[in-house]
Amino acid sequence: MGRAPQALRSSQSGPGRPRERHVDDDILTATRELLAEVGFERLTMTDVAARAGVGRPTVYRRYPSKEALVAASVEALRRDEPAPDTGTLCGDLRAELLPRAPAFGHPLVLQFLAMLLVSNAERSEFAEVYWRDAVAQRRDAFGEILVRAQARGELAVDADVDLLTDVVAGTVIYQILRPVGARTESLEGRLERLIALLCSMLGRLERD
Amino acid sequence: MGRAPQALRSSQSGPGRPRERHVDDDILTATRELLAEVGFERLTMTDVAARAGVGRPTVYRRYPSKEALVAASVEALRRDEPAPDTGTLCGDLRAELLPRAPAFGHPLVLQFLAMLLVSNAERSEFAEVYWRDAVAQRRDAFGEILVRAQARGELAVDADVDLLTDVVAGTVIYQILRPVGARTESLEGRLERLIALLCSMLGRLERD
DNA sequence: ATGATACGTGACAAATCGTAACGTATATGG
DNA sequence: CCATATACGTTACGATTTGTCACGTATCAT
Repeated sequence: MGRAPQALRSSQSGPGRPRERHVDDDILTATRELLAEVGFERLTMTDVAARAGVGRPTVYRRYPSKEALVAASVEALRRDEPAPDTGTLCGDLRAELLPRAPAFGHPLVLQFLAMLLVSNAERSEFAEVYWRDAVAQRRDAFGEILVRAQARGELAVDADVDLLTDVVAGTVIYQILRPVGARTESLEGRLERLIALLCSMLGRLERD
Repeated sequence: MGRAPQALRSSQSGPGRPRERHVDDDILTATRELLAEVGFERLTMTDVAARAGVGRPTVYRRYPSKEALVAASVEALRRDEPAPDTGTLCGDLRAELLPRAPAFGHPLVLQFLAMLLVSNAERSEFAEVYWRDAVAQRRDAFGEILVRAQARGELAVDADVDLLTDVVAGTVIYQILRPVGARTESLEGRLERLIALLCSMLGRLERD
């Protein structure tokens, strides 16, 4: 019986030489940079190691595969601060979306969504996890905004919040997926106009 | 100066042995089958050639790369019949979407969208072409439905059809992208409920 | 000091892509 | 019929990348 392979032991302090602390961040940063530059396909472990200034086996000691490395590099920068309650549906949507608009346009986001879609199409075990941790979480943020609006009376009490959430989430993600060359205006500008439209549409649902 | 490389000459009849006619379809069919089964990553030219019953160079004589082969295999099955004018916005949306719902759930559609997203993220030259030929065309179908509805008076004359089209297209594509395991109901059923919701929301816009 | 582990270097097998060299088969044109 | 040109299959090849391994050295706990 060999020893446990590829154990992640960054934080435990057993016997032996401890891992260089800066190396973990160097590897993840190099991965993110290269991912944004050349994409998942053309990202090679050799390049990651070279840019991080480490040897290739050092990368493999931390992550068993290229997929795991990239997944970890993307997950490490995901932070989800809950959107503030601005008091109105329209304000909540704007507060949720507009500050994130620049991030939505970042190459890394597109790369992540592409990986997610590939995993999804391949029915990989990662697909649902990625979806739940990234996309579904944002979708639920919209859902909470709609529930608050419903509690305020901005939305009809019999409105189907689940379906409406799909409308909002779908509209937003569609803007992110759209190729840059196929956009007629800036992502921020279009998102702002779409928010206004959605507010208007959602508000009208209460007149029943 | 060598001869022109990789010329596609399926239909021209020059001197020399003509290409086996069945081979073209065999290769594209094998590609589609394998693409749906294992995805783009794990699809290999060797497997394609084996399943098509031809040698590997025969595949390369027709398509210069794996990407070109897969692109051709997917493009070959795209046909866009215009949706009929049913006389109502809701009917048009149903007629446009429900017959295609089973196709939307097919693995090949997911694979194609995943490839499109990867190309997009890598800023590949194919991204905009794929988007225009596949996604944008469907989006425009929604746009035409909305324009017809506007002409009928079902939609406010000052409604922003371009933005509304994004709402409809985004809502639909979001359902397609959602992982199977993250779905709470069948794709057809949810699409049907979303269509009803969208009809209701869009119709209310005229009360201005 | 000893043992365990991390690190870098270098080498390695396996898979895959795309190309090339052959021999054979099948068309056109004389 | 014969020459030419091309398609096809088989086999082999180089290049790239992935992931592993062996080795020597460095660094920690005990």
